[in-house]
Formats: sequence, structure tokens, C-alpha cells
Amino acid sequence: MLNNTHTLFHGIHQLSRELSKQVNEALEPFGLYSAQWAVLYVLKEKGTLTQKELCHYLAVEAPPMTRTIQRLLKQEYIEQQTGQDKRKKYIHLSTKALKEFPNWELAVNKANQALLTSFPDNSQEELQNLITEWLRTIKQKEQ
Amino acid sequence: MLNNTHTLFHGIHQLSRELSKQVNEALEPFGLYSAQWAVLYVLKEKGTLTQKELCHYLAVEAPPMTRTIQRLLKQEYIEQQTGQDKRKKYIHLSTKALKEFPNWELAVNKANQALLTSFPDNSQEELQNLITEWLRTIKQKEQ
DNA sequence: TAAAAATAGTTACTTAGGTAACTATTTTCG
DNA sequence: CGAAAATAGTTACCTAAGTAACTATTTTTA
Repeated sequence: MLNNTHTLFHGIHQLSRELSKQVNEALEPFGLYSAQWAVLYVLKEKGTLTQKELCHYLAVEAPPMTRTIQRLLKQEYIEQQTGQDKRKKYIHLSTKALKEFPNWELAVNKANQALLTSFPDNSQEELQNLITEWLRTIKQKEQ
Repeated sequence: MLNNTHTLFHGIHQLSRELSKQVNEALEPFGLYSAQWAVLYVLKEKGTLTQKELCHYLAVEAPPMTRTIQRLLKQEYIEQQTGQDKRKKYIHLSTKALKEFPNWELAVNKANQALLTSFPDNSQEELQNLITEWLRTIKQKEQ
């Protein structure tokens, strides 16, 4: 183990906040925030999902997901349907959201690219691998 | 740039939350939270600091720092003094905090070690370097 | 089959960080 | 010197995620 884990941990927190800040800034013109964007992005990829499934994909607990869902419903960017099992709520993007999506994606990608310029491609890849690997070992312990 | 930056960004957020959660759990028996611990740790290292300086070291804005300081004051783990410049507030650990500090440190180090077992030393080092480097390039753009 | 357990989602309240607008000092400079 | 600008910290209000306790269904099981 490193002699000083605090530096590593602090760096990760700092980075996380920095990235959120930039993405929020990019989404500001659209009246969206990073938590909402995360949900919209997954729904675009996966189509229809229950809230439970959304929680799983985003590794977030149910209460914050309920809140984000409620905001997106109010903005009419998603629609909710109940099926056979009346406990479950199936969520999918509205046509309004599908129409706006490319603009949001462009803004977010631009912000992400800005954050990554002068950070080499191979470093990004390596970072990605290390983070995935560390998360995997942590999750392994939890179950 | 990677074809999918979202995965990388999401991984960092997830990791950040996971680490906080574990540290908070470790500090729970002492009635402390991660934000407070961060301040206590820096004060132990640096001795006396103004709130401004604390903000700088922890890369946090002034308002959250004020809140954390006020909680630590109430718990009598820090003391506040004003000097020549009456705007500045000099903060240092109380004797009570200095006495307790080793116990806190032990608990946090144990939690950190638990998070890092089965994540190789050289991977940690590499991760540390990549994060530091990325943060550096981001900060460079901001100024 | 009826009671108990599990599941999906919500509500209330918590920590943690952010910005904007404010007060109270100190420094700058016309 | 005195007004304007800068600095340190606080207050109010925002997003974001967490836990605990709750409701409403569905599944298990005795």
C-alpha cells in the first residue's frame, strides 16, 4: 500500500467534483443537471427501464433516482408506464427528449473533450482500466 | 480521446462515492464524517491555518468550509483565534483532538487499507500519478 | 389459501459540495 | 486622507447522494 492513501483518495474526490462542475456548466443552457443527464443517457442507450434497473446501471440508491425521475417527468423528458407488476414503473424517453438529445450530447461531449485535452489518450485508457479494476475489487468485497 | 468518455467519468464518480461511504462508516463510532476528517487531517499536518488556507489545501469553496469548521468547533476539536487582521480566523486542533487523533487515524487507515487490498501497489501508484496529472491539466486551463 | 417475506418505489431527513449575495475588515489609489 | 476595490468569512439556497422508515404490491411458504 502507498505510504499516503489520503492523497490518492483526495485526488479522486477532487476530480469527481471538477468533472461534475464542468458538465453542469455545459448543461446549464438546457436547464439540465448532471444527475438528470446520466439518466437520460442510459435511457437513450437501453430504451425502456424500470427505476430499479436505472439504479443498477448508475450505481445509485433508489431515493435519489426517484427525485431525478420526478424532475425529468415534470420537464416532460421521460414517460412512466406501469405494466403487469404494479410495483414496477417503466421509464422511457419522450419524443421531446429524443429530439433534444443530440444537442445535449454535443454540449456534454464538448465539455468532456475540453477536460481531456492535453491528457493523452493512452493515459485516459490506462486510467479507465485502473478505475474499473479497483471498483471491481471493491464490489467483490461487498457481496 | 476515448470513444466513450461517459464510462470513465461515471467510474470516477462511483469510486468517489464508494470511498466516502467506507470512510464515513469507519468514522461513525467517533461521531465524525469524512469532510470533518479531511480538515482535522490537514490541521494535524500543518498546525495553524486560516479558513482560506484550509479551503486551498482541500480544494473546497469557503461556504462548505465554514460549515465544517462550525461543526468541529461545537465538538471542541478545533479552536479559532483572530490575529492582527481581524478578517482572518486562525484554526488549530484542540488538545482534545490531538489526544483522539491517533484513534481516528487508525480507523481511517484501516478502512483505506481494506479498500486497497487486492489492488496492487504499482496500480495504486500509477492511478495516483494519472489523477494528479489530469487534475494538473484541468487546473491549468482554469487559470 | 392465508400469513409472512420480499420487492419496487416514496418520503423524511442527513452529509457534502456549489453559487450568489451579503457583512466586516483591510488595502489601494486618486 | 478618503473613497473604491479587494479580501475573509457567513448566510441563504441550490444540486446530489446516502440511510431509515414507510406504502403498496407480489411472491413464498407454512
